Amino acid sequence: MNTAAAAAPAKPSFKEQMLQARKEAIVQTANRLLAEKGFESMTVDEVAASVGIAKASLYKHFPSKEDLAAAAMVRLMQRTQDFLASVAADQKPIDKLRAVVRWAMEVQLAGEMPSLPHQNSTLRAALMNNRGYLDRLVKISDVLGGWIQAAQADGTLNPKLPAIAVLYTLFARACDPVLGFLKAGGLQSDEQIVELVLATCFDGIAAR
Amino acid sequence: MNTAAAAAPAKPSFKEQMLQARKEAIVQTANRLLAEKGFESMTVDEVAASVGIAKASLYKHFPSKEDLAAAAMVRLMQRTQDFLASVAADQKPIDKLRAVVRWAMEVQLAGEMPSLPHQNSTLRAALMNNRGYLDRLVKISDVLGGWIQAAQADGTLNPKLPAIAVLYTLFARACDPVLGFLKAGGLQSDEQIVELVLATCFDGIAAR
DNA sequence: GTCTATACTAGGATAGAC
DNA sequence: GTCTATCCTAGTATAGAC
Repeated sequence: MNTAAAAAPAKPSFKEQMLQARKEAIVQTANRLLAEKGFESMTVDEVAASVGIAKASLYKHFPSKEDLAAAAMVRLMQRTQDFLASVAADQKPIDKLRAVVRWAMEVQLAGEMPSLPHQNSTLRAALMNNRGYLDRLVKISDVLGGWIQAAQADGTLNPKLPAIAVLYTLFARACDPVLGFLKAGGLQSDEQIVELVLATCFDGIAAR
Repeated sequence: MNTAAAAAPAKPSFKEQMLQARKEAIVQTANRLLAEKGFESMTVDEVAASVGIAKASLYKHFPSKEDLAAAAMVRLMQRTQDFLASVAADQKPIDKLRAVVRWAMEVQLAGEMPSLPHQNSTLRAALMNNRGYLDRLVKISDVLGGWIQAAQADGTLNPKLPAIAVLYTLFARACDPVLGFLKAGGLQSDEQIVELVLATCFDGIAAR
């Protein structure tokens, strides 16, 4: 039989905490650079320099550039799950969906939303083999799918649309280039941009 | 005074026609690969091989990879202008807008829509210095802007939305990842996908 | 203007000392 | 686990013959 120490998660030593903190700093930096320039244009040198460590040190934490980027994507999925869990349960389903989309757009405007890997990217292959990523993505989709169906059932969301199409449409707001275009225009505040795109997403651009 | 031959566009010789045809084939191939994998992942070797010429020959036509990609983007702008000119003038403004978005999505589903260059991409810098690209982009924006204002004036398009936001929203449909997601799902035909996304764009996902 | 062959460099990854 | 120094492939671009 195992000892209690083996069964319970061991209290992380100071050294281990430092290690984890560094790792988190690396992933966070990679995440920012992924958002800024995409996977192909981001260089490992750049990530290492931005964190303030040598490239070889970074490779002690992550075996490849793909793994590093995948870790950033997993972190994003985790943040998303955390946000989903924090959404007030007493809201109408459609308002939960609005809250999620609003949050995702805020993340993008903050420069923390990695753009989707291209179809052919080596990153996509890595992600499709990453259990931690896929599991989280499925769970997120399940939660959102439930809200979508509930919103269609209560008549606030168009019931004629396939739920999967709605799900993809919501996901797509996270990397909507319109946000960046409007921000570059400089005519609206970040908050106004978010509300504008949120409105076009849910209500469309045609008059009501 | 100039001779008539100098003033009028010279009749292209057979050789020149062949040259232009080859150049067009190169640009077309580049366009397809840009759509498929993006600027960074596309290699000049690949373009040359796909056209069936040596890389050095390609560099006789285009001084750099950026110039090649820019030529593909100019070609896309030209195709867009040609389509705009072909839109029936007797339609309601909002239907003209629908027609353009529908066309752009069809181009994307056909694998002929290059994805937007990333903020930091060397391609973006090249495009911002490319008069042929910028001029066409401005003219396209002017035409669409006119239709948008007309549609807002006749009450079919939401007049509360800034015209520029509507313009960007329409542009964004050309590279909407939802099309690819739905196509990968395989549940709808290309035509159904187009009509679905078109509906969510104009009417939103909320019930009406 | 097309080819073959090659120069040059950026960038991913590793060796080996501490 | 961190560093410096290095390897090595991939990929842009060019030289030079025809």
